[in-house]
Amino acid sequence: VIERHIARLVARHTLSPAERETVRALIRETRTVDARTVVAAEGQLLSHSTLLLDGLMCRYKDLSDGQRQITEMHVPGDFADLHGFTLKRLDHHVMALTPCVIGIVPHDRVRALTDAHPRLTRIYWFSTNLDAAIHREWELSLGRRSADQRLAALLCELHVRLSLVGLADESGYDLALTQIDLSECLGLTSVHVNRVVRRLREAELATVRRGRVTLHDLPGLRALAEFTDDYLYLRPEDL
Amino acid sequence: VIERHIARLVARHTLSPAERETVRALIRETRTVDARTVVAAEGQLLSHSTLLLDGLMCRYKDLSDGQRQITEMHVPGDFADLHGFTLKRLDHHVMALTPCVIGIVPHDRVRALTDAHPRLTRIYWFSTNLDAAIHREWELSLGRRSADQRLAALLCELHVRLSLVGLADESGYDLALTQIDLSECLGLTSVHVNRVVRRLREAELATVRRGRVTLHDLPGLRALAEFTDDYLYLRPEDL
DNA sequence: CGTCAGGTTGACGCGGGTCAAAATGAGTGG
DNA sequence: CCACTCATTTTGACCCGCGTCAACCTGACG
Repeated sequence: VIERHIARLVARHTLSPAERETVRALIRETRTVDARTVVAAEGQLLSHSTLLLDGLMCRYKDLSDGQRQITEMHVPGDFADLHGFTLKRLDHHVMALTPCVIGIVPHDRVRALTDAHPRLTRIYWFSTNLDAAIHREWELSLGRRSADQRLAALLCELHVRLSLVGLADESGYDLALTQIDLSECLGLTSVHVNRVVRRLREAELATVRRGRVTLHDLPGLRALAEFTDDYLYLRPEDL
Repeated sequence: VIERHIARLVARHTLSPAERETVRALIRETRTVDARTVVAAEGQLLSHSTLLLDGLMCRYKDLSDGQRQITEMHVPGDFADLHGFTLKRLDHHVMALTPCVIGIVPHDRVRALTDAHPRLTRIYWFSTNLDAAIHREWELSLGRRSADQRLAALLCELHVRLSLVGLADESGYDLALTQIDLSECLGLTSVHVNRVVRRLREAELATVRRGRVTLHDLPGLRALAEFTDDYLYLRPEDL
C-alpha cells in the first residue's frame, strides 16, 4: 500500500529507482488505528510523522465552545503531518475519520534525508507546500463561495486526489464521511449540509450518501464551484 | 533593512554568523514597487522569490465575478513567495498593498542552498510551513469565527508579527490597509467591516483607522478572538 | 477647489443558523 | 430473526448576522 505514496509523488515528480528505495526505507513500521483516533495532538512534541496508507484522516482546529474547523482532508498516500518535522509541535490536531493503516516515519530518518538527499528534500518540501496550496483554496471557499459551491468544490478536490491513487473513477468514489464531518470541512452546520446535499442531488450533479459519492455531472459540478485543479499541481515539473 | 528578515528568522531559530552571511547573500538586488503592483501572478513560471523588506504585501485568489480572498498578509522580513521555489508556478497572486521595498532572490541561489546547507534548508522549509499554519488559522477564522472575532484575530496576529520586526509596540502599529482590503482578508463586505470597526472602537478594544491601529485593550481583544500566538511559533526550537 | 477613492450610515432582504421532532439505519444482544 | 439502541439523517418553522443597495460624507491630492 506504500505504492500509493509513491504514486502520489510520481504524479508530480520523477523518482529514480534509488530514490524510490530511499522513500520506502523511511517507514519504520505500519499500524492500524481506529476511526476517531487522534494520531497527533496540538502542541505535543513529535518524534515521527504519519504517512496515511489507507483510510481517511483530517487536520482540524477548534474553538473553546467546541466548534471545529477541518483545515484539510488526507487521502491514502498523503503525509498527514510531515510539516511536524520542522514545526516540532503542531498547531492543530490530526485525526483518523475512518479506520486507517498508517506508516510511522521517524523524524531522524527525515533529518538524515535532508542531510543526504537534497532532491528528495525539495520533493518533500514541495509536498508540504502543496498542503498549503490546498489550505489557500479552502480559504477561498470558506471566505467567498456559497454553501453549494463549497460542497461542490470539496467533492471535486477529493475526486481528483482519490483518482491519483486509484480510489476514484468517473462514476464516483467511496467516502465514509458523515454530514457532520462535511459541515466541519465547509464551515457550515450539519443541518445546512443536509439541505445542500439534497440540492446537489436534485440538480443532478452528485449524490452524496454516507459511504459513497456518485458523480452524475462532473463538468456541471466543476462549473458550479468554479473548480480548476491547478492548485493540486498535477503537471510534473523538474526539481 | 534585510536585518528584518534576519530578525524574523532568529525569532524562531539560532543563526551562526556564517549562516547569516549565507542568508544575506541570497539577495541579488533590491527594488521598490508601487502600491497595488502584482509582483507574482498566478500560473506564471517563476525564476526568483520575493523577500519583503518594507511595506505590506498579500497573497490572494479570486473568483470569476471579481470576489477576492486574501489568504495571507506579509509584513517586512517575510518571504512573500518562497514556496514558488518548489511550486514553480503559484496558485495565487502576490500583490503589494503599499509601496514596498523588496529583495530579489534567484531560485538558483535557493537551489544551491538546498544542495549545500541542509540546516538552512530546514529553516526555510519551516518558514513555508509557518505560512501554512497561518493559512490554517485563517481557515478557522473564516469557517467558525464571527465577524467581530475575525477582525480581532487579524489585529492580534498582525500585532505579533509586526512586533517581531520592531514595527509595533503595546500602543499599536501603522497599518495602511483600506476597509476593502480588510474585508478581503476576513471574508466580509467592506460595509460590514465598517460596522465591525465601529463596534471594536465602541467596546474600547481597538481603534482602526486608515493608516493606524491603536490597541486600547489587547487582552480583551485576544479574549474576544480566542487568540493564542502558538501558531506563530515564537518559542525557538532546534533544527 | 474639484475630484474621486474610500468611509459611513440606514433600510431591507436572504443565506444559513437554531431549535425541535421525527425518520432512518447500522450495529448488538437476546 | 427480532427488539433495542444510538448515531445520523431529514424536515419544518423561525430567526439573525451579514449582504445589498443606495445615499451621503470625508479627506487627500492635483
